Amino acid sequence: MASEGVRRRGPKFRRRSEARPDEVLDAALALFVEKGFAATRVEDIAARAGVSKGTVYLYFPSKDAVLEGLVRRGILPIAESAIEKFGNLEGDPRIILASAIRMLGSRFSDPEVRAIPKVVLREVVSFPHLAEMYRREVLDHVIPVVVSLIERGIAEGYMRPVDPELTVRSIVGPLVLHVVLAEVFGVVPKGGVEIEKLIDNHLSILFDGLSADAVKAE
Amino acid sequence: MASEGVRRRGPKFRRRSEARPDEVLDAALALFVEKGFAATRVEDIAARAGVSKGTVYLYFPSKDAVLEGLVRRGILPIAESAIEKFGNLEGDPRIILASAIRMLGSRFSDPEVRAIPKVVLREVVSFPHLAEMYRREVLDHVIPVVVSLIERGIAEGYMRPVDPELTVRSIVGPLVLHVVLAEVFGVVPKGGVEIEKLIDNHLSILFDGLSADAVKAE
Amino acid sequence: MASEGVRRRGPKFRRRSEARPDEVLDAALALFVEKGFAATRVEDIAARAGVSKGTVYLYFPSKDAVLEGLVRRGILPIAESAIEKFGNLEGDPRIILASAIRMLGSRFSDPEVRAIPKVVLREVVSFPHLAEMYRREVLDHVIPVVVSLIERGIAEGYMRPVDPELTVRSIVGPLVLHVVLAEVFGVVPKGGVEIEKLIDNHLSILFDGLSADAVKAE
Amino acid sequence: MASEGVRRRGPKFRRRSEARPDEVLDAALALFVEKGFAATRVEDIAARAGVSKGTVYLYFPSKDAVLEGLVRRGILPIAESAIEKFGNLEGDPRIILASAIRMLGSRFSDPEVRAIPKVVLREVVSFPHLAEMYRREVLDHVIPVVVSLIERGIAEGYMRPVDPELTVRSIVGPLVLHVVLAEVFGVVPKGGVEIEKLIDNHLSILFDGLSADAVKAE
DNA sequence: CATGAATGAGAATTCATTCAT
DNA sequence: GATGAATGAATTCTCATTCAT
Repeated sequence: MASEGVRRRGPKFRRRSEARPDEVLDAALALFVEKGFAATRVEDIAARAGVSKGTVYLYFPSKDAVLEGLVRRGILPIAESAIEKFGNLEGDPRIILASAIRMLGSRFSDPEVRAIPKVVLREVVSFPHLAEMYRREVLDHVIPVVVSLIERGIAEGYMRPVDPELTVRSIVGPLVLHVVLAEVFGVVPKGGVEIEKLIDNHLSILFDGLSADAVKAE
Repeated sequence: MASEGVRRRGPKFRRRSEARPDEVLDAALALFVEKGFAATRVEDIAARAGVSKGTVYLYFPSKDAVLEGLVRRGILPIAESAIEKFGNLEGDPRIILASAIRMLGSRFSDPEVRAIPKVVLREVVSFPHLAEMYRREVLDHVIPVVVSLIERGIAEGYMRPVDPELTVRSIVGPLVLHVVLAEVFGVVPKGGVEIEKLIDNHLSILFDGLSADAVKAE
Repeated sequence: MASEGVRRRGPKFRRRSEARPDEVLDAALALFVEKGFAATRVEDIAARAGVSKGTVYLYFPSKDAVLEGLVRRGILPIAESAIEKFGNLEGDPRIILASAIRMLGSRFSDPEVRAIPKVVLREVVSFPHLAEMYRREVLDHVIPVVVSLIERGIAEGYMRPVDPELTVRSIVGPLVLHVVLAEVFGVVPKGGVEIEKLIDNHLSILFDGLSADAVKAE
Repeated sequence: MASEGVRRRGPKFRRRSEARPDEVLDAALALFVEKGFAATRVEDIAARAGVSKGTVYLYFPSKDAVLEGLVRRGILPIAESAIEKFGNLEGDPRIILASAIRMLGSRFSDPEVRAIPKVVLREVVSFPHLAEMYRREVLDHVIPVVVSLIERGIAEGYMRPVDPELTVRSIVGPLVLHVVLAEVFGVVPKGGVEIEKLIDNHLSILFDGLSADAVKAE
């Protein structure tokens, strides 16, 4: 525009790739996160994806289907990646757990990653099967891995005999709340939102407890 | 138009008027929790409240205002109750904390109590001021109380020197996640959802840590 | 209000007179002129009249009836007053006409007097019988008086042989347009809206014509 | 809600799209004249234009905008046509004036032409900016032309020294009143509504006055 | 394949009118 | 007589979906 009349060589006429449906999903995700499903018009999605309304319907039979496709696409990589990574490691499970938590934290720092659970959380009332899908595809895979890690920790004497399933809540809950407080309510600690500090503090309490050693000795 | 046709409308039955707004809010809360704000029609609210559509508008200028009124009404009692109860107690802050957590747990067991935060959480994208209101009226009052309890715990040697603000997440997070998993995703531990077990497990870890004593001694 | 605590003696507790319906009509007229019939709510009328909505319906069976009553009330005095005044005078009819025009002008200066025709003009599409009523009760009485005045003027040699009925338009039209331009479109002559100047100019043209005498002699 | 029930809607028939807004405006104008703005439903407009409700909103953001578009469209051609035609002619301004009045009369005979000012006149209370627009675009262009014509007439000795601005009312007022009486109140002279007769009578009085020559000589 | 004009069910909101108190 | 809470028909406006081009 600025250099009118001058044409640079190169792939100037890159034809839109075959990634159309993905572009639609990207646009939809951004909008659903920003305004919610109900307040997002199909036309908005189309505009943001750079296509026409009709094109959205070319790839998705309905607006609902866009949401569903979105969640489906966002779910797949998860069950695969993290689980295999931490599922079969040997050694002190607390090290593994800490490492996993740190990874979870860093992934949660990416708004793109938070997007899907956020949308699911919001729209679950209107689309119960989304939650079910999310649970089936993500939670049902991830939680057992953590549970068995704890079980091994207890069995091998690294951990006290806690309830493994309930302990999962103690492990992940603080992270979730931290993000919710910051994102939804704007509650930010004096030190800032950087999740690393939270995780340090969390791990310290998680493993060693809040009580002072002196008191603990009592 | 005006001169043609005769309109014949009016009240069918009358009732007291004092509790009317509250009845509307009750109906709205139930429906917002059940179906979400967007999917709830004003007529639904009216029907559930046993009044007509027009009556809803007699007390609330818009559907949005119903939601706002709902949150406002649900928020008021909170800041008052819990805080005074635990804000000024003396003695081991861990005892107080444990007691407060148990109280919070029992209150969270009541779906009526969970209703407001649930709705706020869901509709916050469309109504950011609701979140701000909730933060201002609830969180900004409750969190400092917990923070200062922890500060005192540290100062008086009951607790290790943790970051008090971040520790709030470690204290409440597990409860929140427990409820979210159960309610939203239907993830229920083998032992059931009763929150008491969760709290026992949580408190044990919170105060004494996950690590086995033997390992801790290392 | 300013002299709180001090009560002046006198008819302090004047009970509302039996003029209720008139107060309602006054309120309605003011509002209909200001916002139009459709945009005026019965509640507005009631509020302005200092009564409740129900009371309006105590005196008028419907909102339409208020408008009708308004026009009816405003019409009655007209047919009586002006007509008898100018209908039977003797002498140069031009003097009488000029005098009548000046009176009409001064009456038109009063917004209260303009109010009824203004409302009728506006609402005539929705309430054709109002226009008919106005014509029957006002125009059909007033126009013939003017017509016969002109007829006498022609017969007695005061006026040229014009069409009396059409000439009524030439007599009153300029006044009407002057008011419409000023009120509706805000078109005001440099000299201001005072109707006296307009009437002077109008009468001069009406009786003596626009053409210069020299040209007329041609 | 969204996930339950299948909605199956869409176009039934297609037509060219260029003239669509004009068709809507035509329909709206007819209905606004016939029943008034308030009593005309958007659906009526759509039906009369042979399109669906939604199509009206495709071209106009609101019902108000239809009215505004209507007036805007109706106003444009006016300022152009008549003015250039009579603004620069030389010779006896009375001839020009008479010619202009006759043209105005013949245009006013067309109900289509009367339609816009009629609607503006009626709805001006609810939409003051319409009147302003009409004044700015029509009256502020037309009136000065007439005024300067009169000024020239006076300067060149064709007319008596009247107030040009006020005289505009004397020139146009009779026509306006004639139309209002006929259209609004059904007051029709014995000879019928044909405006030619009125104009003949009007011009005769306008230029030569109502007074008989004998009397004038006095 | 893409487009976007057209459709029309649906939902929020208004307000004239009624009638128990 | 007065009141004003309650009603619900009517209307504007939105937007998911279709389909001729």
